[in-house]
Amino acid sequence: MPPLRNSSPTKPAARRGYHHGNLRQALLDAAVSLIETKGLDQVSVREVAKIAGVSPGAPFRHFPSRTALLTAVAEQATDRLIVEINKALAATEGENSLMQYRAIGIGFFRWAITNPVHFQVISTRTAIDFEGSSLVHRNGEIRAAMVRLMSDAQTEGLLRNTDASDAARHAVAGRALAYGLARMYIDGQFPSWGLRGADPLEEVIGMFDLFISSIAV
Amino acid sequence: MPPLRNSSPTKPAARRGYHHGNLRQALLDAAVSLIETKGLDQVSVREVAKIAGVSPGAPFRHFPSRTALLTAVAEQATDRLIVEINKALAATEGENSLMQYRAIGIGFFRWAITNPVHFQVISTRTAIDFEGSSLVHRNGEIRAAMVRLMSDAQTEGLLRNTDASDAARHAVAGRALAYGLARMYIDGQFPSWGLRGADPLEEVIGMFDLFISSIAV
DNA sequence: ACCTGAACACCGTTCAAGT
DNA sequence: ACCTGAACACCGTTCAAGT
Repeated sequence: MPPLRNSSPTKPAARRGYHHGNLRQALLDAAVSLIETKGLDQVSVREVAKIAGVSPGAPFRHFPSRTALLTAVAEQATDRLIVEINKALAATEGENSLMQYRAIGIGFFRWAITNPVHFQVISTRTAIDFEGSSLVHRNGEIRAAMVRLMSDAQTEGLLRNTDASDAARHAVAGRALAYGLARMYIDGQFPSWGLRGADPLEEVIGMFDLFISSIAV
Repeated sequence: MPPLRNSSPTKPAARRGYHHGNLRQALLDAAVSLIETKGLDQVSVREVAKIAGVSPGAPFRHFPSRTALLTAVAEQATDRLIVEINKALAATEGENSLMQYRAIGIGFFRWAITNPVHFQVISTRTAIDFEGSSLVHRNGEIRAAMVRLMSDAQTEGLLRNTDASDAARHAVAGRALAYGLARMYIDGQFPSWGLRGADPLEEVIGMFDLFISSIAV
């Protein structure tokens, strides 16, 4: 698997004009920390501006709307997700397609658990402009990789099922499982389901492996 | 499986005092239709009041806060979910534990697909007061039923795995899968994953059955 | 008992004016 | 080129006053 491409290389920070150096990034950081402390719904552009030390209207020089600001946070979140996925994929050099599919799941879990705020921003689609951003394309590449790897796994005879349509369904099921597990963990539901392990990452990987081994030959 | 208990039986509508009859319910209905048309984030108490034909302050006679109003919508959503689950469970009279676990999944899917707005309200936990409502208890009963049924399935020798801790993990995995599939369907992601079947309910049940049959003996 | 309508402290967003 | 600060049309919530 060649690594998934990430967004354009970091542009050089705009010099001067704003006394802190780079207002755009300062606003993104302020937004993330506000989401952490007060939750996504409570994020106001005005408070983000205040944290960054600028007037209420200043953010609109950099983002056309509150939605655009949150969408930019989601873009940043996707950057990090793709980094984690590529890291996990790189660790499966020479392994078979099913193990590479598994690696994408692992990367996703590692990202979600270490960046709960970013996970929340991406998964709350009503707060961002998903369709109108690069998210639809980059998310599509992750999906395409998952579908292709599962299809390859079928061709390579790694799956118990032999019906061609099952590969597509397994690819979706794995994604739904990963998403659901991450969401349940972030929402703090694990303890009530009897999952009290010290390491949630090990816990979700264990369950994902149950899925992988149950479809494998 | 005895049917899950639902909330208190419908109270008789308060007579008079408000010219439409029952403001509380009128507000809930207005909230649901607003969520449908403008999305959860765009719901304002003021506009809900306007739709119901009352002044901006009137809703606060019935709900202490915007969150409480949305939480009441979530309670109503849970009522419907439990109805669907009980319907599905009733149809599995005499079948084994694993089939009853499956029935809960079917009920959940039928509910989510026919009530996408209610699904969204319940699953967006930041918009409601989950912990401070009856939701935590009633949701807990659904969870307990799933855990017990999967554990019974293990005891009855219906599962391939024999490790006792696997039953708990299968119970969670099924829930995460069901949640993830419903969410992906509601978000309109099915077509891009190649799932273009006319009946989404059949589609998700098919994938849930893949899960059930992969853990069954 | 229930609703009105003014009031308060917030919002998102715009835009002329400043530097 | 970028930021300020006033302005506008909104919010959620409170509360005295009406019926």
